Amino acid sequence: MNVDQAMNKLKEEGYKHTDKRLDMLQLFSDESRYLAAKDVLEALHDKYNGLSFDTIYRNLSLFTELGILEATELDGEKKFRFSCSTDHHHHHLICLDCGKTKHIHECPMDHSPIYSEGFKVIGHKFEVYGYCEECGKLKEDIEKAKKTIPEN
Amino acid sequence: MNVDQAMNKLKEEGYKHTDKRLDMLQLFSDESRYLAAKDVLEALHDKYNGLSFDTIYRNLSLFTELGILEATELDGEKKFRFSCSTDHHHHHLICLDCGKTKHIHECPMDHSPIYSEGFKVIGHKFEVYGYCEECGKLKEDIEKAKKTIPEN
DNA sequence: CACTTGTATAAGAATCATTCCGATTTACTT
DNA sequence: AAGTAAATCGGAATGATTCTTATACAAGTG
Repeated sequence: MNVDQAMNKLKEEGYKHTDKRLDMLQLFSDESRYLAAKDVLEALHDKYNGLSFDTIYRNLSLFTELGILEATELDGEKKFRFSCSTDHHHHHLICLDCGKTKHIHECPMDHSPIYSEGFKVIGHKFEVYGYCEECGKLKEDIEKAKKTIPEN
Repeated sequence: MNVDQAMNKLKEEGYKHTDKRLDMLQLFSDESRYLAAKDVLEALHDKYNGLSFDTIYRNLSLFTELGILEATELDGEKKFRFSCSTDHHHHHLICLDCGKTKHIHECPMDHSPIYSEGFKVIGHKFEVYGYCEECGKLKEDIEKAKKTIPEN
């Protein structure tokens, strides 16, 4: 799935083409990490001066309904990323600092089918949290700096 | 872990015994399912007329810090349940209606250790969602009723 | 190209969960 | 019983998200 395909999908489903939608999708395509509504606002703020949260939230949920974005909830915030590919189920390692992700191709539901008497399963969530290479290094540097200047 | 052990833990750590804390823990012990702050307020409202959300939230996070409760985030709400047992790592099937849970003894991190170059893993979440037997039946009944009276 | 119609957007109010704050009350120590 | 720090109350503040109403715009039609 790329930006053009996503815009086509919108058209197919009877939604209109707008520059804001295009730019939102372009942003998610470029970043390929989890972004919150406020990140989107920040990124598009310069180009669209009066861009409203309502527009962002409305489009984020529209894109998610259409399978263009995938959503998760992290730290009390809804976050979204470009859908990796519609054809294969997968999970993510997620960087808690920057939202960057890496694929996990295995799904826990595959090797040990979850079953419990009377319980009707309709979905699951498997996410691994941590820090990506860059953010991890940044953290180490901060620790070092703290040791050098322990007080204040 | 039971209510008495939890109250002892509080005392050990230098926190005071209060009736509200006791009753909150008793509630979680009785219910053994995920509850949100407002559920706690509702349950204790009759006994403590002016019970404030601040008290509930403060104690919920205290209990969670001490490992007495475990927390998750579902549908934009923080939810808490009595910690099943401190001695073995586990996951849950969670009923999306009533918050009731069942154990999953297997952990996806066990059979396929997640590793990705440069990514520092610090935690994970694996939850299976669905409907418990009671809530599932309730849903079916509602569906049946809708078919019987399709309009209105 | 101008017109029409319904969708998209802006701006700000409203809502919901959660946290903060100052004043008061309570549990525990001596 | 008095002193002290912790716990609670009540309400205000915050932050994310949704709703509402009026206006702007995209896209199909003549």
